[in-house]
Amino acid sequence: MTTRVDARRNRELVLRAAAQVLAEDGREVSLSRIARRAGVGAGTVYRHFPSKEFLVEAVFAEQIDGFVAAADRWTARAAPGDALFGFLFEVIDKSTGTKPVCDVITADRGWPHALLTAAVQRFRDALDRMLARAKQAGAVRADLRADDLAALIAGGAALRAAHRNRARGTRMVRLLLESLRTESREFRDIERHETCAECGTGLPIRATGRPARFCGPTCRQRARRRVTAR
Amino acid sequence: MTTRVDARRNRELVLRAAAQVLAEDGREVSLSRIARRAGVGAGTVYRHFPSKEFLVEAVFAEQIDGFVAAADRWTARAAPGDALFGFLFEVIDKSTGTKPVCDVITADRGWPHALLTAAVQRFRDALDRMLARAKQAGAVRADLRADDLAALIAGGAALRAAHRNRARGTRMVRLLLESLRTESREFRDIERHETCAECGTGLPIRATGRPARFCGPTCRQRARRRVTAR
Amino acid sequence: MTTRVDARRNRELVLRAAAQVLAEDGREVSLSRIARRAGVGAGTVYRHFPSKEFLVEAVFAEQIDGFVAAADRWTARAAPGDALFGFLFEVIDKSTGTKPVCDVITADRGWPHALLTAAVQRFRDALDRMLARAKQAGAVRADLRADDLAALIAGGAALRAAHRNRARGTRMVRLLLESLRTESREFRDIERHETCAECGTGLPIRATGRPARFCGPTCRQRARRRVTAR
Amino acid sequence: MTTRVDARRNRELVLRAAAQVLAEDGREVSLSRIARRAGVGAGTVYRHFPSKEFLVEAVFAEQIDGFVAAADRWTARAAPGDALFGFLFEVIDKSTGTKPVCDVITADRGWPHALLTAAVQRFRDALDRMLARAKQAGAVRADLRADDLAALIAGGAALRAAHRNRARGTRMVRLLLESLRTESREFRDIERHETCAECGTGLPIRATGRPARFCGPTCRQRARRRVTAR
DNA sequence: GATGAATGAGCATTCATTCAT
DNA sequence: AATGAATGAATGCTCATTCAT
Repeated sequence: MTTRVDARRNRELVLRAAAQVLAEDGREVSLSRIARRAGVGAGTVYRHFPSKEFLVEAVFAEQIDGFVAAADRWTARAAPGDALFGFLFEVIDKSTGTKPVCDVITADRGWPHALLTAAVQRFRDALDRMLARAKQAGAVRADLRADDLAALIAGGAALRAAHRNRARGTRMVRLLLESLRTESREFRDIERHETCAECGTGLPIRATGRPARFCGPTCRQRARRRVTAR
Repeated sequence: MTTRVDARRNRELVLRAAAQVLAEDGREVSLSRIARRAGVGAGTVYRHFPSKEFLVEAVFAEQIDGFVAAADRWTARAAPGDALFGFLFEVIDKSTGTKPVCDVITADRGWPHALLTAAVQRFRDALDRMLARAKQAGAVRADLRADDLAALIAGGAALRAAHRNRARGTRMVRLLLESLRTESREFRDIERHETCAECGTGLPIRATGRPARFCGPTCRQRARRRVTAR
Repeated sequence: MTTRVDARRNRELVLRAAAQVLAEDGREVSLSRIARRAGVGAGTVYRHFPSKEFLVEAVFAEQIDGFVAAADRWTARAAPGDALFGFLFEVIDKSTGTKPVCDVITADRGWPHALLTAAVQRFRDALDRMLARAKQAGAVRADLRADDLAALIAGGAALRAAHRNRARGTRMVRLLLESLRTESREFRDIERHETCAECGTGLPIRATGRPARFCGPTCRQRARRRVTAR
Repeated sequence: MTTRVDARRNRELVLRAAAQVLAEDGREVSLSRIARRAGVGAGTVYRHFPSKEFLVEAVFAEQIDGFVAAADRWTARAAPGDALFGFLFEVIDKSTGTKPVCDVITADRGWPHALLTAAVQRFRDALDRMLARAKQAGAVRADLRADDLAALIAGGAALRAAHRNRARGTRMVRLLLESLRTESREFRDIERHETCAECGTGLPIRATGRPARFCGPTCRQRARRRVTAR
């Protein structure tokens, strides 16, 4: 757009600084913090981005386009299954510093400026393509959908960010990804403990039979009385 | 502490309202919104909680204690493995509305007020106990640690919150939990695609042998020259 | 609305201060100047008025309602013609300190908040009634309309504000008002001086005949040539 | 001053643009809007005018000199009375787009830069000369002064700007000018309505006698008592 | 003890002015 | 000489906290 070198450089500086500060402090950062970090005045930020919203969207859009590029790279150079797993692992494992954007890619809500909405769409498309190929190759469970994966990325990034020990965080992510494979096991449902609907005491769990609703005849009777009284 | 009934009741009202509003709008809510929701004046909030920070910590501490109670309930009434899985699933699946606290339980950082730090410690202890019993019973992988689980809760809650489709979100959570089981499979590592360290072109991937670092002798030589030049 | 005395008093203080400052410095005053003048904090202003716009409209609306009250007072106690003239003179002559509002009553543009629009309408209605009565009594020119009078007020206020000598300003206003009377004389039109349409030199003015368009045959010919050349 | 043609041309461009934008949006326009309208950079504006104030003054000074030129033109070509009336009408009626300057010519306050003060002085002198000649010819009231006329111009311009209907605005201006003529009638003063100085009720108006200050003996007595009590 | 009004520091944004290109 | 990018003070507005009622 502009030929002036210092202007282009400043734009980059601001984008970098915003990305850093967003990663560190979340989306509620003050613009002046970004400006200070970038080493420029507040006005300069506004010369390059019409509002804080635009800046944030620009940062996110750039990061998302980075994801899309990674997806294409993996697709180009690995077998369908490996590509999908490799991509997911890369995005999640590198997500320190990009956690906010991992929430963005799953959000329903329309963004005020077209910039980000378009980028999110590009990302979803890339994910769709990778997933379709991986399914066709039989590398992942057939019941997965693109939005499962998007949510998985958000969840994985949160896990990664939450784990006190970085290395073990990575390990957990690996474990989770494994559950997407074709052979992965379905969750064996746990019997839910209900409490007595009348007095609240916990109910013993039995493997068979209809689950009890009351802890005994007394409570059952009492509940019944209340119903018929109406 | 106080004998006046209305005072105690107001304290409860404020806590309830704060929990609701925090769940709805995240941690950046204004205090007056909380006060309005509770149906009291701003001053009343300050009578019961010395600052907004204290209030937020009180809300979180109460929710964490709710988790601890759930852990004890499961421990009391189910087999070690079922108890752990049941508990994790319950916490994560019900986490809509408690997502912020799921991040709290993993955070390293000391909280300004002892209140929350203590609650987090109680939670970690409960988790430790459940995990130890489950391991002894052979129900979960032996290499898991309590902070893996804490991180998993945070990640699971994020996934749950991120999934556009609530029911499928639950399904994903189930799938993930399964990967904690003893028989769960180790992640088959994906060969990372590196690009030529000198010129950046993508490198072909081979199943065997040491992964190449350069795309050919030319680049290897050039890189070497730069090193020796120093 | 509120029972607290200090709150009501502060609201009044802010309104007074805003009116003063608006009168002194026009509509571009900063809100903090108003707050300082009122002796309150900026936040207090915002407690009473949701935005600067609302405050400004409230000030104007109050002043306009003062005008309406004056109109009613005059109508109640004087003959139709006297009422109209007395009212106009009072509004214009007292307009030092209310000049901005005199522009408001003539503005077409809708105000963002209903408050002011409604007040302006009330004022126009009052003006309509007075004018109708005065016309019926034969006290003013029959060709006057309410918006002539509104504009006259704005103009009169400007004159009043512009005159270096206050007393003589009043005198001018009196003179102007006189021109609204039934017997007032129509303006004898002044022949407009045109300049030569070709070379721009001034043209002599003659009482009779068609006004000349060119200063002489040379210019007329030159202009003609340009037309036919096309 | 400078020999470069483009520099002179730019100066003109800026002046034109500033005049336009000032007319459209009033004196609070941003300098960058002026620069954009002129098709030059902000720096260029500052090359030609040391500050925004200087630019604004230059615009006004130029417009005022335009008025002076018009005055001279009328003086040269019309009878004294016609010249004055024609001039006033021309200035006021064309004032759409020069309203701000009409306020300038009446302002007492010294301008920061000599430029404008001098132009205003030239204008006042021209006005003085026209008025003297018109008085001598018996065409206008003898009690008029130059600053009456200056204020009249400001007021007329405001009226012109305020009237919703342009054509009728012009009509009103004509009517007003008529009141300057020798034969124009003095304003018949309207008895001012006072309210009872004690209780505030309105007082009946009588054509003769000293205006009453109280509504009756009761109030008069009460007021008197308060005075003597001190 | 409860209320909600007052406070003022902090934030996003604009704009006159300067200065590197 | 022209450009337009950078600056930072100022503005409208919000909100955690205090305090008079």
